[in-house]
Amino acid sequence: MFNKNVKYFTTGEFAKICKVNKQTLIYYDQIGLLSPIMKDNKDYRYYSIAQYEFFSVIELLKAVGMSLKDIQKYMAEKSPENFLDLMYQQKEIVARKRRELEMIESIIDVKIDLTKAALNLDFDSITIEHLPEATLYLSKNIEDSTEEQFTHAVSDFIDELDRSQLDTGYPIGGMTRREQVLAGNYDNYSYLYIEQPHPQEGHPYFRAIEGDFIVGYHIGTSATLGESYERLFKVMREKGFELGQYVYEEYIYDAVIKNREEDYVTKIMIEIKKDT
Amino acid sequence: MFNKNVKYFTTGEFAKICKVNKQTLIYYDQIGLLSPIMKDNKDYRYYSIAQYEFFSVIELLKAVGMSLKDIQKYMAEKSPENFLDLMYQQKEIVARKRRELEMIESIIDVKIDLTKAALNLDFDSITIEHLPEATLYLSKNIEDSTEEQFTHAVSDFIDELDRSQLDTGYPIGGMTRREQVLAGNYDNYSYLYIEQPHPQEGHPYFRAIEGDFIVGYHIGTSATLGESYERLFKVMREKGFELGQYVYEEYIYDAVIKNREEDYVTKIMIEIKKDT
DNA sequence: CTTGACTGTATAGTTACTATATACATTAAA
DNA sequence: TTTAATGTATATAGTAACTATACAGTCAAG
Repeated sequence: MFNKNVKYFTTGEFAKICKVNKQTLIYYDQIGLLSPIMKDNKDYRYYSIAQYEFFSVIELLKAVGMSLKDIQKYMAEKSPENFLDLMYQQKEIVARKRRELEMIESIIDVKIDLTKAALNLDFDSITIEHLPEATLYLSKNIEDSTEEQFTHAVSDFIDELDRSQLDTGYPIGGMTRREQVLAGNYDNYSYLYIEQPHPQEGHPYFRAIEGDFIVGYHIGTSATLGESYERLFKVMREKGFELGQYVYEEYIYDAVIKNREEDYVTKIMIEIKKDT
Repeated sequence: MFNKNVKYFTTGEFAKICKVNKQTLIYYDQIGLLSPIMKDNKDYRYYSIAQYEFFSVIELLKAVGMSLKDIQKYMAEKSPENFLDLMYQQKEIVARKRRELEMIESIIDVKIDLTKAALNLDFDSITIEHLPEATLYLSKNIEDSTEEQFTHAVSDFIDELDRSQLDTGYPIGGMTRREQVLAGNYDNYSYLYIEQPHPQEGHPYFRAIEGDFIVGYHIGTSATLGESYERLFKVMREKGFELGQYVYEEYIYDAVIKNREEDYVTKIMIEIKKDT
């Protein structure tokens, strides 16, 4: 093949075939990665069509994230065996990247769903909803922790989400135990949690009970969170409901979507038992 | 959530949580992408845990290939609607990237198969093989073309492979018509071709006939290709075979795998009819 | 013989860090 | 209390892989 490669391409022509900037080819020549097959007495560069094959492998290796230096290193030690090794390595790397993109895709899907849902919410409403069972991944217990310990637990939790690919795109929430809520300690969370719509094997999960919840929203900083709880409790009392085991709290709008802290929206879900 | 964020992190601590270099956070502060919530009188930076949420969205957007400038632009115009738009855009971009990686994965698989097969070949052997039907994507006809036209056709063909995602990782080959071969014009190809193991809809394909082939290998530059053809023809005559419609020629080892042109290996497949 | 489109080199700019040098601050041990 | 280790800061330079710009030589068409 390509024994008819008598005609040479100038830098500009070859750049067009390769779909890159002319300067890029000059750069590749300078660093010795891909030099033209010929230079004339005026230092004009001439490439052969066979060099395209070479260029396209450079592109492939670049696409999988290899540096030009590493590509050059391989090119210096070409052999069928080395090529095979390289391909096996790259196969793994590409598969990992693909899986990472798949994760990002599903995170984006979750963000889209959550944001679309949020746009249709009336943040003044207080509703009673029946929520289905959900699988939550929990942090270690943080009840009565000091600020120091809380902070540490948060960073541990985030680390774990990263390491075990448990970041689903759902917001990180806080669960507060009934007794703490009754005592007015709304921010004395027992656990941090993140929803897992497709739980993986090999992790200890918490299964949030299905049941009835009073759902309301708090707009503004956490300083005034108590007021929102009071509004919710009032409805609870009116309807004759009793507080269930846990209260769940998570951001609907945070720094990612709103500029001013006063515009942040927190969703509050209070588990209820019907009074008998 | 995160109303307990009283404790602040120093730059080093926050960098550890975010798993980035401390200098990176200082850089983000300098360009105004992510500034600490507080600076003390000694200009020490203090970050709150809530800022991690912010950081992780930056990471997400970076991962899908957005520039820091574009991320900053979005952050300046935050709103649920803009966030939703952004997510829809990124969803497409990520899907495209994922599909690209999938293509690279299958190209790598092909390269692995081809190279493994090549390692077990005896390049001196001449064998008669029954080859199954294969689907080929062909260039336009290039028989009797000038070097100029040939070169143009090659670059057109490559363009088309790129545009229509027909690059399967198989080598580009050349098909030569029976009459040209008999006249000794081994390099007067009629078409360029590339094998398509999983043909797509909507493209005109050539279906190479299944049948018997004399398969041999040529080592060295194309200058001596004629000698290899002669060897093959000799076997053909001895066995009483007749030349079929096309001869196929493709690289087994080229510049990507071998340094010296004399080490290149070309596979020659001669379609045969049994003499009756 | 000029014009316009090409070629070349040399150099500076870009992005998103990363490393280094230097100075000041804090903490833990001697 | 001094000292050493570790932390913070700024300023500056270096990095990869281009990309753009300035300026000069070349070539083919009219």
